[in-house]
Amino acid sequence: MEKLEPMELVQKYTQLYHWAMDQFNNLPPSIEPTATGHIVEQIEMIKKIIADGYGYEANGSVYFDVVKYNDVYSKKNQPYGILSGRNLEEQLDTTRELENQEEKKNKVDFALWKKAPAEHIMRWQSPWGEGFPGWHIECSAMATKYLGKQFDIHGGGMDLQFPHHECEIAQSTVCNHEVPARYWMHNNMITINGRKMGKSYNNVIKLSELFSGNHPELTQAYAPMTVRFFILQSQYRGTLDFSNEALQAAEKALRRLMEAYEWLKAQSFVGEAKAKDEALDTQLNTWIAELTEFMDDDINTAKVVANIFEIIPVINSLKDKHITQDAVATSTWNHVQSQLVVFIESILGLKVEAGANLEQLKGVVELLIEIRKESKANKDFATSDKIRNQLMNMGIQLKDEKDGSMSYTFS
RNA sequence: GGUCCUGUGGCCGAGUGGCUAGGCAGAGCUCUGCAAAAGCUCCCACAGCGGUUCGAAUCCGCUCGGGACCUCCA
Repeated sequence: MEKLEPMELVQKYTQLYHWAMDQFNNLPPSIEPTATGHIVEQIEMIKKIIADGYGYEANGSVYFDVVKYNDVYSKKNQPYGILSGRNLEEQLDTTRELENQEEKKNKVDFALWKKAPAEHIMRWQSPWGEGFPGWHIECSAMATKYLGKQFDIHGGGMDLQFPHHECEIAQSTVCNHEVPARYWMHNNMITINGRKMGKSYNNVIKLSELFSGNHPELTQAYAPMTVRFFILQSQYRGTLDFSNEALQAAEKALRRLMEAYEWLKAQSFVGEAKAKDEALDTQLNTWIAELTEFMDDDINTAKVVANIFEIIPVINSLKDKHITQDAVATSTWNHVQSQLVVFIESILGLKVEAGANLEQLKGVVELLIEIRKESKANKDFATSDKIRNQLMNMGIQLKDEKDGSMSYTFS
């Protein structure tokens, strides 16, 4: 382990986490409470649980009486294990032997407060002596303080469903007399080439390695937005498999999406034109309306992305003049434009990746484009091809547009 | 060992009883000095074996893969 003070360690990984979230264009939360900052609230909660008869002290530690809770709350249709579909009778037989079990009334009971052994660094005073909180009570205490006795959505990884979230439900229900969360959103795990990420498989990839491409499993670097888009292409409750092939596919798809989107966003549609192609007009409105439906369907971002890809060929057809603007009503174009801004930027959280020294680089590319135009005008294709091919090798792709202009993309 | 989840075309990934998901790759065409990009078209899959049903990727059973969890990491 690293030789750092405990809170120094916390600081270090908190900063790393903030960096990663920022890379992914995640909005920062309005509050990020810490367990160590809420010892008092946790102790108060434990006191209430004891007072209500669901907690008991044993040798300086406090445990939650799961069997009693299950007996009482099963009658209210809220048995212990309701989230993960487990029943307590099976648990009682299969739980493996662990140390200090003899302090508990039942093996399934979990700790609310633990007596600190002499060597334990983190320790606080409590009515039960020096110790530290059990591992589930912090979430219940902080959620109650900042979100109230009952709140709408509780998130977390699938791996936390049992026992962590089950214990939270039990504690909070006893303490607050209300079920804490109305909805639970458990996101599933990510696998690498079909295998879970784990030290034993030697396939752990850090985000910094993913973004730099500096890892044996990776054939190239992947931009944060590529990874974000890749994740959005699946529904969050399913497992997601990382592979170079899959990430490269996502990278290309995202580029196509963002190019069409950026073009559309820059257009201004005016006039009172009625749709010449009513079928297309209706279809566009349907696709846009469905975006909201799909988000309402348990955040089905995969379907949202699929619908956006239905719209992209229409945008590109307008761009390349395969269709004319009056094929669709002006109001529809404006609706598509404004809704895509909302869904792509605000809801999916996608943004154009900005490179360093972009302005200078753009200037250079503009200059080369000018030279290339001149050489093309002189039928000097050797020079024009040289410019295009050399730029391509550097990852800058030139495209001849229909109207004679040239555009470019960085990859 | 137990509980739960899962197995979709070359790759990723939606979809829970009948209707084209979508992306990437691949093939053809259009456009184009060439190329790329873009547009159009094609590629009709649901682990295997039984069963239910007029009809199943979707429901049930079994088999074989993959995964998560099984109380003091949170």
